[in-house]
Amino acid sequence: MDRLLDNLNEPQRQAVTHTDGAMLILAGAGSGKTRAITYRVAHLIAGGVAPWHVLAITFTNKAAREMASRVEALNVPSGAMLCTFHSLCARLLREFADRAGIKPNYTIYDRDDQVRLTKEAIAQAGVPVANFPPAKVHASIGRAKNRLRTPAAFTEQARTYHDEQVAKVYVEYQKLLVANNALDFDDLLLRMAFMLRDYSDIGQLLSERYRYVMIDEYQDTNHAQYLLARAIAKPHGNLCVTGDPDQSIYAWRGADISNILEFEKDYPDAKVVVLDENYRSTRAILKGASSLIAYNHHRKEKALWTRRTGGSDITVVYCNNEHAEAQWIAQRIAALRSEGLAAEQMAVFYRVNSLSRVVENALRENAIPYRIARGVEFYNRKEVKDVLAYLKVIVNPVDDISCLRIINNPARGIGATTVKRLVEHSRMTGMSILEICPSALAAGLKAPAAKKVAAFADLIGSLAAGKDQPVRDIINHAIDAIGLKDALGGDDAPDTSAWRNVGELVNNAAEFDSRSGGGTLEEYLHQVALIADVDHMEGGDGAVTLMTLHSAKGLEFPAIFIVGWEDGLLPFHRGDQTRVRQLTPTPQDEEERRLAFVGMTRAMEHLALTCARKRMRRGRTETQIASPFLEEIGTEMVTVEDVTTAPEPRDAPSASGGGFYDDVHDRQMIEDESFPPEYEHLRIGSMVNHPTFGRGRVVSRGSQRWPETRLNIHFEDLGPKTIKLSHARLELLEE
DNA sequence: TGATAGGTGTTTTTT
DNA sequence: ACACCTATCA
Repeated sequence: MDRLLDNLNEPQRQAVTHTDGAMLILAGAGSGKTRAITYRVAHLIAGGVAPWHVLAITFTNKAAREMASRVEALNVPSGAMLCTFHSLCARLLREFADRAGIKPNYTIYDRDDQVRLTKEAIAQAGVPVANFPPAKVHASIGRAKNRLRTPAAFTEQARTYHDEQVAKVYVEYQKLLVANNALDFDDLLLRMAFMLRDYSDIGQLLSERYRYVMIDEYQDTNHAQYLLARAIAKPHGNLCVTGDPDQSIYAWRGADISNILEFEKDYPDAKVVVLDENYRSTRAILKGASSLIAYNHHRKEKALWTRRTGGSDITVVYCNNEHAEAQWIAQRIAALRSEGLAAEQMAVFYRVNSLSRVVENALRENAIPYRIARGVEFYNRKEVKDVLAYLKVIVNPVDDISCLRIINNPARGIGATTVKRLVEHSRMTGMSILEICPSALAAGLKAPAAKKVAAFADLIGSLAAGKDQPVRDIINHAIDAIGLKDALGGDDAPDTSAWRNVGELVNNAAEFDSRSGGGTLEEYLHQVALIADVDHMEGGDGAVTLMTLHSAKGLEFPAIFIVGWEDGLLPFHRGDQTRVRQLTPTPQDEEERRLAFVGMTRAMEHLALTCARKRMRRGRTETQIASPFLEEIGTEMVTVEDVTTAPEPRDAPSASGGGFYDDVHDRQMIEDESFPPEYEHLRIGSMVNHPTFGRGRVVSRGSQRWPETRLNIHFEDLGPKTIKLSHARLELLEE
């Protein structure tokens, strides 16, 4: 064990050896955080703590698995509880189901089902669906749940029309969940938090069970998770959290960055360890990223450093349009490959998924293999979800969402009208769909329909009879009984990807059976429901990875390209309303900067940031303003590569400096007569005074003609802002 | 039951 | 530009 400590630097060693009491590990990007926390788990166990007294919570199953395998490699007894917040809650809610006021065989609805249920709730609440898209409403409900607002509390606090409508939906949505004996992701946290609030003995019990609590990515915890951690760790106070406020990029989903920023207030005796030596990136990459993130005001000062020397500059590339941008990247990737870098060592990041298409095309044209890290893959496949729906209904017969999914799937002649009758009857009587099925005649169905419906109920009943068998057997039995093979193409089925996916699901279940040593079907379903598809993402398949900046968190690549460094894309904003609001600094601005920071710090050796002057967005070609972030990266160890072809010059460039397109951009502002005369002398590079924001320098402008003209101005006090020229009363200053 | 035309809304998505 | 939903018809 002592030899283990030799592999750590001084702050890492402190993080590992300080075992009792509260501790905050501020772990910068690439600072060996995972190493520190896995060693810490191993150190605790090697020091005599029973493994089952150690609880380490991560945000993804992948991270939990990785931690497990790295702890295992350190040769200490296994058995530590390494899991996600959600899987911990799912497990505890099964264990303490009666105290939580639920049944242990509850179904966990995935995102799809949650949105579908929201849609249903919108209908039942009589809210105009046209103005309240289910996904959006669901997000609002989710945020409320993260802050532990019950439907009643939310209703009471609703002030605006929008909130009132959402409140109505929330009430119905929650009723539907209860009726279906189902929980959504947020419920897992919320119910657990409520249970701990209401029953102090459970907190006590858990605290005795989990004597050392560790939480990774603490900057991304929401309020419910914060309370959970607090409740479990309260009696003994052994709470070790790790994270990096500079990498908090999920505030929009309810993550509360103040959890980590104010940890020391919550736990005044906390030891704070800062890991700021970076082992990942070259000096140039660190320098640029650090320079950028320093523009954030709400942060803990922390300067990454490295012992490394050498390496190439960050490359900033200006292109004419997105096609040129993609082409440049493809060629650069080809060049790096010929220098010996493998495709899987490279990645392209973008702010929004829509930017991937052009890059894909360019890669394909250049015969460069790539893969896209999609959000959804295996468990979202229709055929997989269908089979799982059968299992869900077997376990939880009142799960109408799943029941309706499969009642005529594979087709068994139960038409839309029949289903509609069943649903109506269910609503009237409060019975579940499956409950109605055996006596459907009484529900007003015609004899032929009633017969088919009853046969469906029989089918489910016969499957349910075997639900204590190994999961693999249950699934195989179900596949046979429902005739899935025929439905997927009969003898041709083995050639279809659908049938192969089903086969994969069976393998998967078999693996669960052996790994869990006789785990129940409901355990299996809960586990499957909490698997996200990033968990499946594996590298090393000889392809360049394409993904959003968000999904890049936690990864690293020797060479990285980040596209779309343009105002409006990175930082992202949409619509004119947000632009107006942008005039005051918002927390979102800082989050966008963190997102750019996260992307940059994924790079080990090569980093290129690209910017297009024109880009097609939503079917329109728009002239783009360079991202203000590009300036914030600084100029040291940055090489600018301008591959734009100069447009025909309109006027002689002015002498003042500071623009992005120094060589190619026409700095003249006036391009038509309607432009107001007071701005006649305004140029890129001009110093101006803004009545609210003070002095600043014009950095770039958008293409739109007056009065839509927008300027990007770097204010001396407030940093970069985009303002609408016709709205601002700018005063032109002499230099 | 399926196919298709029109209307709409377009960030990110660890679970 | 494009995907996705809904309504409508064969």
